[in-house]
Amino acid sequence: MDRKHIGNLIRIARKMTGLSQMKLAEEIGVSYQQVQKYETGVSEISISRLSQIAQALNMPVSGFIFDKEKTMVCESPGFYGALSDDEIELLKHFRSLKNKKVKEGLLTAVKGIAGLQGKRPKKKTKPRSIRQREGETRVS
Amino acid sequence: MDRKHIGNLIRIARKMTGLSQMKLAEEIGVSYQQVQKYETGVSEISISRLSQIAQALNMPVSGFIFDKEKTMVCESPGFYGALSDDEIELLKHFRSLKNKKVKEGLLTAVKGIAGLQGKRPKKKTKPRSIRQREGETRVS
DNA sequence: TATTATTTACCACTTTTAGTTGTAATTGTC
DNA sequence: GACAATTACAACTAAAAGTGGTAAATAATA
Repeated sequence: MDRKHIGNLIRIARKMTGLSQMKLAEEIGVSYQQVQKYETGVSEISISRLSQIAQALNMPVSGFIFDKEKTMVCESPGFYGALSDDEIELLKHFRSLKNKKVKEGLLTAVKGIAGLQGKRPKKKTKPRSIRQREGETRVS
Repeated sequence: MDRKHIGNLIRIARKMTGLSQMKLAEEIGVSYQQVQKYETGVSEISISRLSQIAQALNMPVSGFIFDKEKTMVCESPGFYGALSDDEIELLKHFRSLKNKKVKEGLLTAVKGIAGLQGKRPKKKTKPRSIRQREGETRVS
């Protein structure tokens, strides 16, 4: 994810909409020379700036972002950005609990249940601290 | 698209994966104080940095980006922004559950517990399906 | 409970870089 | 050719990234 590439995308998008560096610049509130640096990859672009640019060019921010192997954007259970319905429900009801002790207890209960899996019932193993989630689509 | 919000997302994601500020910091090659600034919204985060962070946390970059009003999946804006440590923990362990049936059962259990409160123990009432929570900030 | 170690928060300071201005080179159009 | 845009690339300034030190919480252990 390098600056040069993003800069290129910006430049292309800008030309597509028929804006000059100058026009875009004053829309996002910087000098046009600065826009130049964005496009050529000299300056690093912050998220908020990119957001402004995307808005000025009528494009989604995600249009400039690319995860490696962009296939997993929709799936990804191991990513909180998209909470599943189950998880939302869980959270919702957990939140409704007014008694702090109950919440606390419930949490440890869930922890306990979660800690159960992967443990072989036969052999007595040392408690594994935190398990790495397995069977998950790795992002990197 | 403000820094504070993105910072929150990062913090939550970090805790979900069980990393300390320090660990994350050395993974992306900055001081942990700097990570702090990212999370609290003091420092602006560049795209490349966000990319590094996302990678370190095994998440797609797009998980931290949100186009306006297209606030991914979950309806309520600022939903994750306000996840407490407890809730993060809860979610984390709930996610670790591989068995679908178990998750399902656990969810109904939590629902049941949540449904308990507000019920008068004295009178034997007909099972009220789902109770409406009172005086609570609605989630959905 | 006291104690120690870990994690996190806040402080003043340094260094990097975003962002500016100025000027020159390009690319039109008349 | 001249004139007006758009773009490029310098040198400089202002601002924010990034660092280190220290204190305050927050586990973890005896």
